[in-house]
Order: sequence, then C-alpha cells, then structure tokens
Amino acid sequence: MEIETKPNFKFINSMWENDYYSIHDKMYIATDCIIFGFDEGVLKLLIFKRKVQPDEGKFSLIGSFVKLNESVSSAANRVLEETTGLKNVFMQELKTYNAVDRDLGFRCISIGQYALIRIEDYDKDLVEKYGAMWYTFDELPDLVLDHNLMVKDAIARLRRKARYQPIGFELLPEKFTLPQLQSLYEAIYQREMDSRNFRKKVLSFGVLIKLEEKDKTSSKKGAFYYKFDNKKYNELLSKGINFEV
Amino acid sequence: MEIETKPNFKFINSMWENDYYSIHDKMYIATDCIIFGFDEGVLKLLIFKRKVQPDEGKFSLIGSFVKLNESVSSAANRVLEETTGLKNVFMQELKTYNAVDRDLGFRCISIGQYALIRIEDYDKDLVEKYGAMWYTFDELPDLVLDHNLMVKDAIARLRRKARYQPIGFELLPEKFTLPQLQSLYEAIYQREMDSRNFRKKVLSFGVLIKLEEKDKTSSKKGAFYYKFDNKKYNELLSKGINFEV
DNA sequence: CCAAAAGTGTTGAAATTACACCCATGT
DNA sequence: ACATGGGTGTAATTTCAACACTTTTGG
Repeated sequence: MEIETKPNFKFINSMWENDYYSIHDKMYIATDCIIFGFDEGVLKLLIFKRKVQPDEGKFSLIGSFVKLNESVSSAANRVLEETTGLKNVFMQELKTYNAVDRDLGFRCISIGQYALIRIEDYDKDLVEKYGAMWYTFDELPDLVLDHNLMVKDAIARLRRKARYQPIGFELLPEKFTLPQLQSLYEAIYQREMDSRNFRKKVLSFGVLIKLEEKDKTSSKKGAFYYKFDNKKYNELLSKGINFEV
Repeated sequence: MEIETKPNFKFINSMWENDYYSIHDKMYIATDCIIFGFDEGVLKLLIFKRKVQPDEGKFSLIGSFVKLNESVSSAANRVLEETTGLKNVFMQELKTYNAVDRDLGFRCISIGQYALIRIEDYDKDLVEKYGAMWYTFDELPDLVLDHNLMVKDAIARLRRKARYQPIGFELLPEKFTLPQLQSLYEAIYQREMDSRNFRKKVLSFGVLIKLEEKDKTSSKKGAFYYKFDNKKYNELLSKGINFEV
C-alpha cells in the first residue's frame, strides 16, 4: 500500500481524506476465532450458539467486528475474553475470507485466527452464559456462512505448523506429562504413535524440563510432569530448528 | 463472523444496515504484492517508484485499494496487470498488516500477497511506463510504510513453503532445465546444492516430464528441457506429499 | 582439441521405524 | 497379587550427504 507516513498536519490529512482516500471504498472488517482445545484425549473446537439476530440459534465461530481503534488480534482477544473469560490467548492469523458475496449485501471481510487453549483454563460460567461450548472436532455441526471452511483451513494449518513449531505444547497445561503430549499429537494427526519413538524425539529437542512431581490421575504408577523451556525454545527457533514429530 | 445468509429482502437488508452493521466501523482495505522473479541466477523483487502523491519518488511495493465489488486477489491481479501487463499470476496470501497506526490518521488494513513470476514474461514497456523495476533481492532500497517488513515476511514464507510445495517451478518458464531449477533453489535458499543429490531428489517426486528438446543457450552440450506435470502434482498433493529439496 | 557445462553412482552417516518387556503402585 | 498405564533399548531400514569423473559439442 502506498500512503505517506510523514506529514502530521490536520490540514493535509483532511486534504487526503478528500482527494486520495475518499475516492476508495470502505468495508466492514471482522475476525473469527477457530479455537482448538484438548480434553481427555480428544481434540475439541469452541463454537457458540447465537443468542441474537441475525442467525439466532445457529452455530458459529466466536467472532467480532474490528473497531477503528483496535488491531485485529485485539478484537479477537476482546471477544474471546467476553465469551470465555480467557485472556492473552496464543493466536495466529489463518487467512482472510474476502469473497465479495460471503455476506449478504454488505461487504465484510473476515480475518480468521486460530487459537490453542488449555481446556481446563476457560471460565465455565462465561461459556455457559454466552452459549459457547466445546464440540468434539470430528462431530462438528454445520456452522454459519463460511465458518466450516475456516475450520477446515485451520486444522490443515495446525497440522502443518506442528511440524516445525512445538505448537502442541500450547494446548496443554503449564505442567504436562509425556503421555498427555503424545495423545495430543495423536489427536492432531489422527494417527497412533509409538511411545518409545515419540519420547526419544520430543526429548531430543531439549526444550522440555522434567519436574520431580508426578501426575497420578491416570495411572497408579504416575507419570512425571514436564514443563516447556521457553528460553531454550527461542534460542533454537532463531536458528531455524525443525520440530517435526 | 456472524451475519445471516438467508433473507433476501431489501427491507431486511436496510434494517440491518441500520441496526446491526451500521453501529460498526468501516475501513479502507488495500493489498500489496511482494513479487519475486528469477533472472540470470539471481532472485529479484518487483518494486516501483511512485509517480504521484503521496510519497512521490519513493519506492514501494505494487499495491491497490480493494474495491467493494472485487476480491482481494482480484484487486492484486488488477493492479499487477495495470503495472506490468501480467495476468493470472500465481499469488498467495501472506498475512494482513493491520496495526492501528500503520498509516496516518485513516485506518487502512493491507493484505500482503506474494507472487512468483517468470521474469521473461512481463511487459517491459508497461514496467517502464509505470516506474516499476526489478531489484536484486539483497540490494533492496528502503520502501515506504511497512513494506520492508512485508518483504522480510514474504521471503521467510517462500523459503518455508518451498519445503512442502514445488513452488519454485512457478518461477521458471514453461520449459526449464534442471540446472535452471537448481540455481533457482540456490537463490531462494542462498546456498549451493550438490547437482547429483538435487537431481535425484526432484526427479524422485515424479512430477517432471523430460522433453526431447535441449536448451543450448548456456552450454555447448545443452541441457534437456523438462516440464511440470500438474496432474501428477495434484494427485500427490492431495495425499500430503513432502516436496522438501 | 579444449573449454565449459551437463550428466551420472557409490558409500558412510544419520535418522527413522519397528518391535517387547519390566516397573511402580493403588486396589 | 494383579491390573493398569509408565517407562526403557536395540536392530533393520530408509534417507541424506559427501564425493569425482565422463560426456557432449561449439568454437
């Protein structure tokens, strides 16, 4: 895009508004969140049942219009917090949905963003109050507009991205066990993995810190907790390390 | 996003315009093209020197505002054709540039798109007439606004993408030789590759068709032309094949 | 005949896959 | 004592990286 950065005078701005900008079109901008969660070995998606017109009663992704004084990711974080109580969610731009006729009559471009949240973290009351709910990923209902397409794009991106970034860790609690991590990757890729090979691989990255504590909720023996070493991860990332599992 | 798809009545539309949409903000939408070309073993970028205000005389990517009745990629193709004569360019969305203050005073979101073109194809007259020019990639001048950032993001994406899609083929003529293809990949990755290993790898994908004809412009012996087998490529892509070179 | 680029195979190292048993503990 | 899930090592296979010479032909 080709707009001047320098002049600060209101006079010039308003001149532009008349001469340069104002001959162009303006549109509504929205953002929709494709939010994956992971719970009991199953990949889930956060969607909600609309309580107001238009489309009352239909299922939809969580989304919002973007305001003039906020960035797209601010808008997404705002609506996420309103709807689920979650703040500062790790979110990534997916792509824009900009077909001329994707809405009816009024041009609106939506910017899809996908998010990975720890399913234990969300505010259950808020989710209930606003009609948001977790759906098992491969039992999703029909969603409004092009939202099903967004979900399809997002899972494809998630799978590809998980190959070069340890993105899966974002879906787990602060402390997690290797069996949990493995079953997460199995959910993302929809295939079983060998536990010996999996452990070898993820530990070889050197970004996991083993804790003393054990999780005994899923076995008598208990599984050691690990946590993610952000510092080491950033070091490796800047060198272009490949995290394919 | 959450807008009704069904009702068709103007009455309802105008009701919405008042009640639902109109309380939201509208913005200018632009698109900017990060166009890579490949010529004489060197990776180049198409930029242009602005001939009108604002920013007259400064270097910029080629871009345009998006109109109400066109998609983002239509807008990009329109401006590309106006500026270089090129039609139907393979183009991919990069990301949105949506910082609230990326322009001055008037909110404008730009959608970056990167393109790969065969440098032989462009219309030289149009390029000259409009002030567009090819710059060697690692000798780029300063560009307006956040355009340098866009270029940085685009080359990173190009390198990553070339790992799982044979994207590089788009940068070459219909018929190309393996030495040409190799030197393209060397330009993208900025490192030398072993010709024996390179040939083994790209031929193993099974998406190249060897032609009888030879290119004798760069050696006495001549190098066989190959062409790209789109049909086979699409078959493989749907199975999720990895094209890392 | 020679310069200049095209084309071709092999070998060792590294990474990936396949595979089966013991461990710790709560009941 | 036993059922349950956690944890570990090794060998076969595949993939990757390094490496040098012969071929063709226009000048």
